[in-house]
Amino acid sequence: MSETGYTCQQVMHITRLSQRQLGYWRKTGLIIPKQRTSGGHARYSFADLLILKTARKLIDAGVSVQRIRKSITSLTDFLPSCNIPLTELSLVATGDMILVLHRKTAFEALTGQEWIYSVAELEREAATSRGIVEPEQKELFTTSENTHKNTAVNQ
Amino acid sequence: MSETGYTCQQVMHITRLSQRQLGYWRKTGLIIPKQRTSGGHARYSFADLLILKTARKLIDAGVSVQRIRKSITSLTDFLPSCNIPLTELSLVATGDMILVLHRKTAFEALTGQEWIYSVAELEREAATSRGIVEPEQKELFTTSENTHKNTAVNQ
DNA sequence: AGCAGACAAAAAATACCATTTTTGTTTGTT
DNA sequence: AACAAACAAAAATGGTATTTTTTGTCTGCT
Repeated sequence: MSETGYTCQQVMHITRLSQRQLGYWRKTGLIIPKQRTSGGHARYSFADLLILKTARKLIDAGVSVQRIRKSITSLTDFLPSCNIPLTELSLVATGDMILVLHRKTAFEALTGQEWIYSVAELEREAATSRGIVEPEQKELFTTSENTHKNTAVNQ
Repeated sequence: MSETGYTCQQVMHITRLSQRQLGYWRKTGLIIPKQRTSGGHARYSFADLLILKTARKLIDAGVSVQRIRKSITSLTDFLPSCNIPLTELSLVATGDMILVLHRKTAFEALTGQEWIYSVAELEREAATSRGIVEPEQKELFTTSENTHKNTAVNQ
């Protein structure tokens, strides 16, 4: 015996996903455990469990299963050969989207569109684009008066 | 003379925004320069320039002006008294939303909804939820067979 | 226990239309 | 040069109806 892998019940308990969900996801190809018992019953690996727990978290954050689906397929395109350690990745999700943060960049899981914008960076950019520098405020969108002026304009 | 601030033309050149846009945004209250020449002409401050450059970047990322509007108003609500240094903030935007990253958290500029999820954290969590630990792969969503096994206990 | 099938309810995505917002262009004024 | 006003085109939004996806529940099978 000593079948490796998690049984359906265990996975259900750990992830709080229903049997129906696991079954449907298997059937529709979202997560298909590679291992099977001799009787043809599913055995989920630890990696599968990670995926399922991730999916659970995303669902809790309001992401629909369809979005998760699309994100999975496009992520496997963008990050094909695993040279990005899991520990360096962060997911940020709201109902509308899933972002993958890696070091100083971010890209949307679905489209792969990348867009990170550091305000500090902008500040330098704007300062250098003209000789004129007028270190006034450092607010984001407000132009009110509240000054904790930094000595220099940048860095 | 020595009027401080940027003229319309300068701003147009720096931000690649049209005169029509600047005018409309003034009229509708998106960005209203406080300074004026004696003739009543607008003079944009450096802070205004930062805002405009930010807006430009957001537009380039596919964010609509209406979203930018709403984000501005709600951000000034969430971050009222500037105790968050500008250099610690990052904006991440795609067409659908604007996220504000601050340290280890992220929240949507519009709703303020917060949601950050570190995959590394998940890994620990999943590992401890059962005694069984089976460090297999460190992929995100793939379960393919590839490489760099850690001190394996497995197969 | 684990699976599959069938039915219906709930949730999500899609398509379409009406309305509003934004922008370009032109004209004229200071 | 900067601005305002006016018209039209383009973009974005909101709302509703339609379709698809997902899930729960039930039944039966191994």
